Amino acid sequence: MSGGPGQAGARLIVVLGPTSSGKSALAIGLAERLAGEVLVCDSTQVYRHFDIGTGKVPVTKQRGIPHHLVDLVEPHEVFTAGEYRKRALEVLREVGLRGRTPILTAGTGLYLRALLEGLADAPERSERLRDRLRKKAELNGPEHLHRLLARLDKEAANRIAPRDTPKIIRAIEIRTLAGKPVGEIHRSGRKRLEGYAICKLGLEPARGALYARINARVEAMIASGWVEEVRGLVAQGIPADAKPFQFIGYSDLRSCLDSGSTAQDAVKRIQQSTRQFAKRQITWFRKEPDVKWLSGFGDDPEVLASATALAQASDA
RNA sequence: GGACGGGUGGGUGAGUGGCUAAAACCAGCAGACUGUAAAUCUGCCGCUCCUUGCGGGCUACGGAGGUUCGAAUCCUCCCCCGUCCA
Repeated sequence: MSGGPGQAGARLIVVLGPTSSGKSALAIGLAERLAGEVLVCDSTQVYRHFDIGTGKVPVTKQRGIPHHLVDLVEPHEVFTAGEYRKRALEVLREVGLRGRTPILTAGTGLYLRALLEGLADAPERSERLRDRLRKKAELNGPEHLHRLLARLDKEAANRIAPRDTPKIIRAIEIRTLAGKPVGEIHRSGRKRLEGYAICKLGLEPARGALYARINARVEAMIASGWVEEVRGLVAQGIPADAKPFQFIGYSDLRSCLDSGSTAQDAVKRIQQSTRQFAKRQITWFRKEPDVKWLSGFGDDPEVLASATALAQASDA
C-alpha cells in the first residue's frame, strides 16, 4: 500500500523496549531497509548538551539516517508530554511528505502513549499554581494536598496515593483550571493518532542479559567522556536543579565532581538506577497493546531480520 | 596472655524476657501512572501446607548446653571479628 502522508495506510513503525535493549541499532537497521527516518521518543534526549548519559546516537553512528526529536530544548526549559506530541506530529507529517517511513524508538512510555493515544483535553501546567501547591505541601506535609484534593475531586483522590504529590498536584491543577474533575476530562476522550498502520516491535532481552548490558554500557559511557561532559555542563553554569540534571547519572557525577571523588564511586549507583529504570520501562511496555515481541537485543542480526520481516508483513 | 566492644533475615542495622518471622532503610520482585515520567507512587519480600485466614506447621538472631510457663534478649562454655593494654 502506498497511502500519502496522513492518509490511512501510511506506515509507522515503533521500536520499543527498555534502555540498552538496542532500540537505536534496530531502528537504524530498519531505516536502511525500509527507506526510513528515525523519530526518537525519549524524554531525556530532547535536552541539548546532555548527550552521553542520555544515550543519544552520535551523528557518526547514525549511518546517514536522519534522527528527529532530539535536542529540542535548553536545559533550563521544562518539556512535557503534550509538547512532545505536538512536535512529533509535525515531524511525522514532514517525513510523510518526503515519502519516507517514520520509525519511532520509544523508551518513554508516557510520550509514546501521548503520541499514539493522544492526551485528554486538559489544561496545560501552570507554574504559579504549582508553586503555591508545593509550598503548601512543604508547610503542612504531603498528605495535606491529598486532603485538599479529596474535597475538590473525590474520585481522583481515591485513585491517587496520598503521598504521590506530583499526581495530586496535576489533579488539583486540572480541577482548578478546568473547573472539572480529572476523571470527567479523561472520559471525554483523547485525540488518538489516526491515519497510520502501526507496527509495534518490542525488544525483550532476557533480564539477566539486559542487566549485564546496562552495567557495561554505563562503564562505556564513562569511558567515552561522560564525566568531562558533566564538567562542561557545570562550567556552562547550568544549575544543579535544572531538569536534565535529574536524569540518571548526571546528579551522581555532578556530586562526584563537587566532592572530588572518582567517577568509579558513582558507577555502581548509576548502574543500579539504570537497572531499576529499565524495570519500570518493562512494566509499562508490558501492557502496551499489539506489540510483536522479539526476545533479544536490537543489534542482533537475527532480531533485525525478524523485525524487518514483521514490518514488511504488516505492510501487506 | 589481659581488658573491653561486637557477631541479628540478601546488605546496613534496631531490638535487652512474652505484643518478634523479628523495626527502619537498601537491594530484589511485582504493580500503578493522560502534560517534570530516567519523575512519582503502591504492594510483596524465611520455607511450606491448605478450607487463602488478622489460618496451620516448620526453620531462624555465631555454636553447644542451661535457666524459665516463655529467650534474639538471662547464665555457662566454645568459636570468630574489632579496638586497646602487655
